[in-house]
Amino acid sequence: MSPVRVLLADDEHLIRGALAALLALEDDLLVVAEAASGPEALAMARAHRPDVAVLDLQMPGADGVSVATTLRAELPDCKTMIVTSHGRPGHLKRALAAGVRAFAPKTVSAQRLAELIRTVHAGGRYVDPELAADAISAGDSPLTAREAEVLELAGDGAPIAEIAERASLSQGTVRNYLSSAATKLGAENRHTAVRLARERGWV
Amino acid sequence: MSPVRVLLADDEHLIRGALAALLALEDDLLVVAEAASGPEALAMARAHRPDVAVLDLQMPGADGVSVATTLRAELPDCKTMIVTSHGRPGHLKRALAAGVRAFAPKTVSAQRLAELIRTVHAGGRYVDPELAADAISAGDSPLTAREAEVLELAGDGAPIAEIAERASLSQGTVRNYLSSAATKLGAENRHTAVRLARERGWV
DNA sequence: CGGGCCTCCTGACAAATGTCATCGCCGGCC
DNA sequence: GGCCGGCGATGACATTTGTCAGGAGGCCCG
Repeated sequence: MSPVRVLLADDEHLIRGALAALLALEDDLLVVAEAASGPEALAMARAHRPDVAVLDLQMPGADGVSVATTLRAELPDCKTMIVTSHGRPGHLKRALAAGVRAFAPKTVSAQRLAELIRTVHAGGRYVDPELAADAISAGDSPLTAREAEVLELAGDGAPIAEIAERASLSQGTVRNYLSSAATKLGAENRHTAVRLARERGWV
Repeated sequence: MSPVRVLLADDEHLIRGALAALLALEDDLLVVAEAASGPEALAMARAHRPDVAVLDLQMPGADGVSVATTLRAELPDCKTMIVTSHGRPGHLKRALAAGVRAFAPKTVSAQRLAELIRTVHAGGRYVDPELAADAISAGDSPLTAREAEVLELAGDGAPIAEIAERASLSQGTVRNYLSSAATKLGAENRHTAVRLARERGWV
């Protein structure tokens, strides 16, 4: 039986290299390509057509989920899985919506990762139980589309005037949206609201 | 010649395990202990007295720099080095002040890391050139001690009243410090000031 | 068709925040 | 000693922000 062809994408060379070395010890897995950024991962995938793509969530250029989305469209036979250090509930949801087959934190062992690659290649799915529990307890975003949009623009601490301009909205409207968003999130001001929404992965 | 005894501290099991496996290939290096958190790293260091401690910057409990500080006091013979994913200029400065012998991003290869461990063990020092350049161009923090402290408390978007209480200061004083800090950083409000200070590693 | 929800807006008011001037106290430095 | 800078505070003021009420239009669904 031919080995599972794996693409490894992570911007941290140390991890990527170490991982490649460890996976090489498994004789049914073959790392055919490595990438250090989102665009590079896409290029590598197109060139090598791996069976499974292991993607880091945070990479320069394009994050793991958007890479997975593109991959799903271009190479439907290539299964994707996400490995991340900071697992936010909302990311998990986005990832699953993008057709990702597995979602695991970097706290898993290499042994476990190898098993996951096999599982995914065999058509299975996997979601870290703890992350799944978080996602369920966090529930769906209570924010409307505009609320989330405005909250995102408020992300870097910009004043209302700037947010209004960038969203092409009136300042009053922006304040209303921010206020209702903060109320829904139980925050006392928009800045903590942004933080909470980020933690839950809703922005 | 006896091998270099290494302590590995990183909260991501995947990386720690992979790293341990790779370093095990070097016959002059011996990983004698692993830790997944700051306190655990300290305990392991006390128990195993390694020659070199490789510390991740962000860990639960206590970050790499504070672990290094304690280690320097308790085990002066144990050389420390920091490996991190997000290298901020200020972190580098703090680390060097804490007696850290080497500071490298996780984008280095395992091979390079092994060399660094040897260098550090031999009494040498190393700082990633790019990080060093950033640190130099970022310059010193223009903030006074209190300004930095108050700015840090403002980090999670707390209202002035809460900051004042936690810093045991008057609300007016807090507002003055935040105002001057924001002015020095060229920010239009404290939230962007916090962001800027974080980017430069001044908080 | 009516009700409910989202999207925008306006206006008004209260609270939080940013800014400035000013003060006293202390410590270091020329 | 005089000067400067940091620390801590107060008070006053303008601005920004949060909150509330309400209105117009649109869309979907029973």
